Amino acid sequence: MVRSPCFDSNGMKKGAWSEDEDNKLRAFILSHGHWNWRLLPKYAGLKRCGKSCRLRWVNHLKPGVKRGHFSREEENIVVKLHDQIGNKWSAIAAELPGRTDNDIKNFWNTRVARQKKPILSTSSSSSSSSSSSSMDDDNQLLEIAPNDAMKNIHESTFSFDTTTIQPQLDSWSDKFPPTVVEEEEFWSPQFYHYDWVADEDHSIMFNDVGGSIWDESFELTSSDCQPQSRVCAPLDYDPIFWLWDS
DNA sequence: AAATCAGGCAACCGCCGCATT
DNA sequence: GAATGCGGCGGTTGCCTGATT
Repeated sequence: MVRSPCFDSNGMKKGAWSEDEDNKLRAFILSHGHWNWRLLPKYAGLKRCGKSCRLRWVNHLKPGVKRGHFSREEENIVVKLHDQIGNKWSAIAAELPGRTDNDIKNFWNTRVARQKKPILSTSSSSSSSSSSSSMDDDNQLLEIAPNDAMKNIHESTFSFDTTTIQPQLDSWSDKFPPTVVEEEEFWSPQFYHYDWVADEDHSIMFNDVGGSIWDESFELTSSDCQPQSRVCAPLDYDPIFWLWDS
């Protein structure tokens, strides 16, 4: 999880911070503030460089720093702002009280950016329509209009693969038979898939920033919800949302 | 049970912009 | 205007841990 402690050529300690170091840094800053990061470690009795102290304070010790998983709301904000301003982690962090730029960067790199994978296959059938998709006759799909909650997502690049799609959990298979949708052409070298559920009033709620439609589709969080797949088109297309009609 | 793999994340590195001299 | 120092930022590394083989 953390680097092992070591010392650089100047005798400055590097790597993981000990509890004792944390206590020294916290106590010093709380009583004296941080007027000069370069000199601070000397006066605080720490064998660390100023940058290391600053990073430790900002990302871990500073009062109010949030730890743990991002809420759904926070995830949506990160996705939205990243679409707008790109890798401006500090600017994004400014909109999320308690979150640090490092935290957001890690979140994005490990749980969002990774989901953008290259397309694995394409079909010869061409389509320029956002609503072009064939459906299995036995499994009627309902198409619903996107709502405001989807606007942020729509600004990202999306595509999808509709090879064999089926619920992954046995408990769902009984209730919702596997459905096959014919493979569609892809519009984009990247795709993204969000699992979601709809409440009774058809409001949209995201479950997770899901993986590819091949390996993570149809994750549900509530037994009351229908298995659903949201399929998004790239920038030039309107998103389409499908509900399995059970 | 051991080895390997992959995900998560703390921490480091180098660069940049701004303020001061 | 140039040089210097500092803080801040984004990219990247590398260790730890849990999952998988």
